[in-house]
Amino acid sequence: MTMLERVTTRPGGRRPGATRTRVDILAAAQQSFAEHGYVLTTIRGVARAAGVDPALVLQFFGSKDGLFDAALRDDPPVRSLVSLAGEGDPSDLGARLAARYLELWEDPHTGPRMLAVIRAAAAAPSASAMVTAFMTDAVMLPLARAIGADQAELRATLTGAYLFGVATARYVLRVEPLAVLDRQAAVAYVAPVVQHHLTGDLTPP
Amino acid sequence: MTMLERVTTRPGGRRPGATRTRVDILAAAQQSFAEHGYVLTTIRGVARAAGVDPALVLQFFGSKDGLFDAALRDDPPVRSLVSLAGEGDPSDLGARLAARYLELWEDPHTGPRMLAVIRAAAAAPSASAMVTAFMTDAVMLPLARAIGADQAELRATLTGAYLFGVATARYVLRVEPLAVLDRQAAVAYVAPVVQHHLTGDLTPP
DNA sequence: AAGCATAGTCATCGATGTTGAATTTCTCGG
DNA sequence: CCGAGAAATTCAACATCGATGACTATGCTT
Repeated sequence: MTMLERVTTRPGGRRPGATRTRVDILAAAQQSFAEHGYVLTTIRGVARAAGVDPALVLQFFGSKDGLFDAALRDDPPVRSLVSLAGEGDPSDLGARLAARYLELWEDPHTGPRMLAVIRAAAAAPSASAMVTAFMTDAVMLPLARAIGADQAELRATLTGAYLFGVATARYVLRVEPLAVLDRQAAVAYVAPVVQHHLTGDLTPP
Repeated sequence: MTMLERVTTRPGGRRPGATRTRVDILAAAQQSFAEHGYVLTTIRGVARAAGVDPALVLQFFGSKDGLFDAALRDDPPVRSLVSLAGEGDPSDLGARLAARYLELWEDPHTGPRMLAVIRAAAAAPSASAMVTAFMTDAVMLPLARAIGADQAELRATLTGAYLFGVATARYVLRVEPLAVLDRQAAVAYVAPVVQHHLTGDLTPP
């Protein structure tokens, strides 16, 4: 009743060999957050998908919010937008930024991750921090600074707020007719407003 | 062990006299949703504040989402914006709409309720329906129709998306410097863009 | 007075995020 | 090479949550 049974039962303890569980957990979390959103994603479900005990997820990442942060923090897709500032004329940055931003939303790889962040913004502090970072330091502020705009901080937050609103209406709430426009048309409507926020006269007469 | 004890114990049953519990529950829910948001609001907490058993809340409203809907559905503050269309020249509707909208957000009575709706939009279906209704049938579409604009549906959703984005950045995420602007200045920045969406050329050369 | 709808409570269920103790394996200094 | 501490891993349990079903008491209608 002692020694022989020890071989079949596995009551805890470190697994032998190389350890890959942390990466597995992060991959499972990334997929679940993107597919089901923050609220419907459960730590137990992520643990099951990764073949691991739920407590291990929390030992690694501290909390559900910490797991979300670790899964979606590094390499956020929108950061690639920053390079747009140096690739063309500032006078049509609005069009290029709008086009590339909507492309990211419709890309099957990056879109779901951005959706996850916005849907989690109400419940997960780290998600709301990511949205804030998009409107300031991480994306919009570098962009506004790169084209040498005055009032760069204000222009950055206004542009970010506008893009955030459009994306929420079109991709999260799917409000018609904005949601059923093809992308070219949507870009045509959005681009002039982005351009105005970046380089236009913010308070015309 | 039977008849005399019946007097002291209260194992269920309708309360004698007039009934006010339904209103009490709604008031408690309204306050809790506005103060703590959707996720932190608990049915048990609302029941406790209303002096009632938690099961009664669900008997009345079916689910937590149903409770949210019943608490914030009727008389949404933003509906008062519709009347702005008939009160002045369409050429400065952007300024009047922007001013009144931000006023609603900063009003201590209506502001918290609007905050509750936006913060719940990710988790409560009825809340996301309210935001959608704001961008379409309930508010923005009647406004666009009242001034006889072409492409009223598209102008409505674009304007709604913009106002939603600005409000989220300024009042929910509190992104600086947009959040620390005084209201007059914020209106001055927002109004031209609202006007453009309502009456301007949507796709200039 | 009878009967049905309404108001109200209780006990309970399954699921969730989180914690603490216990067990096994790895790593590294002597 | 070995012994100790660090890291990985599991289990059991807790408190809380939304939700359900059975049960009881009051009001309303006829």
